[in-house]
Amino acid sequence: MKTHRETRQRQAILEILRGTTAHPTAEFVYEKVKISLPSISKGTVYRNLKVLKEMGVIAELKLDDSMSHYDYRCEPHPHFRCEACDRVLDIDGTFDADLDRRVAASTGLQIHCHELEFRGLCRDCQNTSK
Amino acid sequence: MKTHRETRQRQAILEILRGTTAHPTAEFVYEKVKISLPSISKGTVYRNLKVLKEMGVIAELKLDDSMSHYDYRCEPHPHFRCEACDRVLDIDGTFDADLDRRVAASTGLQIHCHELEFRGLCRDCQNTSK
DNA sequence: TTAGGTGCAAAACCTTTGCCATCCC
DNA sequence: GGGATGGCAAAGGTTTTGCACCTAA
Repeated sequence: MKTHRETRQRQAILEILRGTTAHPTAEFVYEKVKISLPSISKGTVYRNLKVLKEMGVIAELKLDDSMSHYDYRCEPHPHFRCEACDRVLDIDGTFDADLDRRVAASTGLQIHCHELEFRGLCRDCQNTSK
Repeated sequence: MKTHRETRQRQAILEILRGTTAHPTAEFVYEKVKISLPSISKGTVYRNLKVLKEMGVIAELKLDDSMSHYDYRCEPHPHFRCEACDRVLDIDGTFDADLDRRVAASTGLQIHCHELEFRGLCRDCQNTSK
């Protein structure tokens, strides 16, 4: 099995993800990391996001736009995406931990996890558009 | 408002989607449509998928792979993606129509819809891997 | 020492778009 | 006729990759 090293780049990327609940894209992470490591490349950001995801430290979210979003939190939880401003928020308190088991039982599928995404308008955009 | 025409191309694309539950990608639709309309172009497929989606006739699914999948069914319903063979299946009978309203009430967000995706191993792949 | 990581740039990949001819209403 | 659509190919945006050089362990 492959070992993993703690490089400055990897630490900085993880630090960004730890420090925000904004579910940033790779581009956003790249821009932020460049502040402390100006010579970092986009390829390194993508490679590290992939490694961290395989390590289970972060999650990759394929939401309803063209880019992947990344999330430090490991516990599965639903997300909300604003259709006006594209912000991604966490939804707490509605995660149904038993759902996978119930659906597996009724379908015969072997279910590992699930992803739940809500779409609509966040509070700011509700106010702006009216 | 823009009107929509019934071209052979659009009809053929819709026919493919109507005739499968496989949640095909644009590439798959293109290959299938080429059988009856050999000169159709990929751009036309993408443009029509977009129009049909805006008309509400089909749905676009952003699942956990790199391509969009398209689905004829209009009623929202959960999906299952096999992590081994990438097949996408419909999950029936577990759609919670009231969920959007409940989450909206507790968060103050204006919620339009939600998407629920399960991941795991389908029956075929459970057998293959054991 | 050495396998894993980095930077750079090119490539790959999926999707969109500009242009002009064509077709539907 | 005239706006919507099609075909083609080029462009666009995101992500991956090849390669030569580093660096953590």
